[in-house]
Amino acid sequence: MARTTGSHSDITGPRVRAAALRLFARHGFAAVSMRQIAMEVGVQVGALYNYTPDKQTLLFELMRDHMIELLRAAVTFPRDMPLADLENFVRFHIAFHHDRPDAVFIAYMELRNLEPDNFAEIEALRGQYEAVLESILEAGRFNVADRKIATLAIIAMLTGVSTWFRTGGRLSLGAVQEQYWEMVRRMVGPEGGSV
Amino acid sequence: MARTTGSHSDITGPRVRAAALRLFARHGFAAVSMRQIAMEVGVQVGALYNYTPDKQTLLFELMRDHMIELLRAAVTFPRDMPLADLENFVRFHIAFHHDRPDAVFIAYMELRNLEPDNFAEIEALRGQYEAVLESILEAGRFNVADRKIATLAIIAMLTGVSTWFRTGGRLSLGAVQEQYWEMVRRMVGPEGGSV
DNA sequence: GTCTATATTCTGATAGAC
DNA sequence: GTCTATCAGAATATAGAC
Repeated sequence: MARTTGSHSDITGPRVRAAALRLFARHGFAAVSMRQIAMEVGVQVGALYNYTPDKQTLLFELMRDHMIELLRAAVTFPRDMPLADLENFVRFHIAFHHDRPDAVFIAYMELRNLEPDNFAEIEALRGQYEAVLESILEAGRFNVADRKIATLAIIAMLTGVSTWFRTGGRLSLGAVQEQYWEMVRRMVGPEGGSV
Repeated sequence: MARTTGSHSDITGPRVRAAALRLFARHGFAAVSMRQIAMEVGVQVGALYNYTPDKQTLLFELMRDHMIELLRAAVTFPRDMPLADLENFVRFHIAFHHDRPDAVFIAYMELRNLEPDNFAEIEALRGQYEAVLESILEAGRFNVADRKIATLAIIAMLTGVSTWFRTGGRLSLGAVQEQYWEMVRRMVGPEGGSV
């Protein structure tokens, strides 16, 4: 979209972040140039540097904002009914990630492209998110041999939904949530037993 | 490592692939230059083109070879005892992926950077691998609401091991295999039941 | 705040000597 | 088969006009 010279700081900033999010998710951070982002926004490349000091910071802030939003949404569980909390966590994780496919993709794929300090900060936020699930597993009488492993296994399983789920496919998101909750429930449920 | 002029085709080819595998896994396909690969191998950049027509083909062949090797190793299960086959699959997937961390990383992260025809070929191979697990789930009397979803959930869960497992850590690989098998067994086991 | 123009470095790939 | 040299273009980031 062509643009004329003028003052648009109030809307250009969000548009830069949105364009970067979209392009980084599609093609990868390293494969996307500042020129491509500028073209998507409809400005010249120099204008981008009013909104980010450099490309690396742009990536980092997208990832950080996503992780903070995820974390803020995740810590609202009541923590008094572990089974209900676990179910809520499962449904929440699937829904939240479904609503933000680009941010999820970047948060999992572009860790390699973060400079060490930025990487450490994102990893710390990820650890906090894992701790939410871990504390739910700790609070309940779940049949879990190793809480840390169960945490990582469940999160990996749930996050995997975003690699194949498409709205309008064979299953609704609700049906997917239902089935994953059933699988998680059985995985950590008290019945265990022999086969 | 500096090299002198001469004929080394018998060893340079594998060294090019090994260097590309390593660098692509560390930094991402788009972030790695042919010059970096050449430096890692110890040749000048022009020499690389004796072994690949271009960078894209180098990536594609690494991914294709990995998927073919994975598939060949996976179809050896007997298919007559579903529960044993499922356990073997779980242990196999974890061990195989643990032995090839760079190839696994690339196979899951660099799909975006494949040209359409190459992407289709890799996706087909991935589908065949998923079909191996799906047929095991089909052969047994497993308590699975949707076989396709269970297949994808299990593979995502197992593949996630490679994001955190490190030899010499708190748990041995055997212990990890054991715990994942226990989780998968409960997830698809016949006991199901209420909570 | 955005533009145009530019500095500097790097990119994938090729040509031809040895 | 590897080297050196090179092409043509693209990369990030900056400077200064408006």
